Amino acid sequence: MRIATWNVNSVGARLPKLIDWLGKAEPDVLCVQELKCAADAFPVDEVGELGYEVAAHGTGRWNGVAVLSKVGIDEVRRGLLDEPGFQADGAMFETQEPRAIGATCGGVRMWSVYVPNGREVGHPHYAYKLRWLDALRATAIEELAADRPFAVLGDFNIAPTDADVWDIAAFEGSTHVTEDERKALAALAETGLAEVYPRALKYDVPFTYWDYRQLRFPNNQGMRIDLVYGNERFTGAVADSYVDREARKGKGTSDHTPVVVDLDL
DNA sequence: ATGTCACACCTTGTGTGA
Repeated sequence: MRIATWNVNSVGARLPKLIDWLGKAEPDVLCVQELKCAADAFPVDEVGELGYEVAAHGTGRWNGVAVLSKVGIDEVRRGLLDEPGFQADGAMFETQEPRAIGATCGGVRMWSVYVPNGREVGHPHYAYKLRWLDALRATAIEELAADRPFAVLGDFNIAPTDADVWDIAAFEGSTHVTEDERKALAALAETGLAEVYPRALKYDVPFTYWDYRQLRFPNNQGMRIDLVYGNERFTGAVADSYVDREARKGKGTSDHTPVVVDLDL
């Protein structure tokens, strides 16, 4: 069974690339992030022609997550347990954002997640990021009560170690590399999850994201922020895992590239 | 060079977010 995760940065803009990649990589399940479309606007017919069913959680312009599966989609859950919302500048209330969807596909329980970016250390969005990760942890604890393969896959917007960014000096004072963010990742793992570390198809570090600007991809100045955490039933079944950097090449790509996990179940 | 994308709209530029 092949499972993958990919932040597509707009499913509308990325549809040709998405269809192309699904045809080439042939994952059984794809966890998608940054749909940037409403759930009912997801191109279900186009991916349906390739044999995929869709469970989507999206509201429009921002965020949005989905699970695409050729092996069934059951027990769909939209949103985390006690998920916090974000209170935008000038807004009276917090608004929940579509950043997490859970589903069971082919006997594997999984969540597709898009962790808040944080914007800047000290920004309200950064506090929101940490609170959101708490809710993810609580959801994982709940899910781990069932004895079955379980994984959280997605764009975590955190580099687990200094080696997971192209130049740690360039990230001084930035989000994605702070102790608090890494502690939140560690707390998630302590619930009973371990990271599946993918192979790089080129270079040393399997980066999953390269900024569109400043020739970051040609210079391989990337970050490893798209991660897979699984319980023992999941990680024990991993036969292979790699980052498909080919999908980042050329024009009209996402700034992220897919992470693929092959399981022997 | 805050150098690129993508989206929405009070839309053919501008603001917002990443």
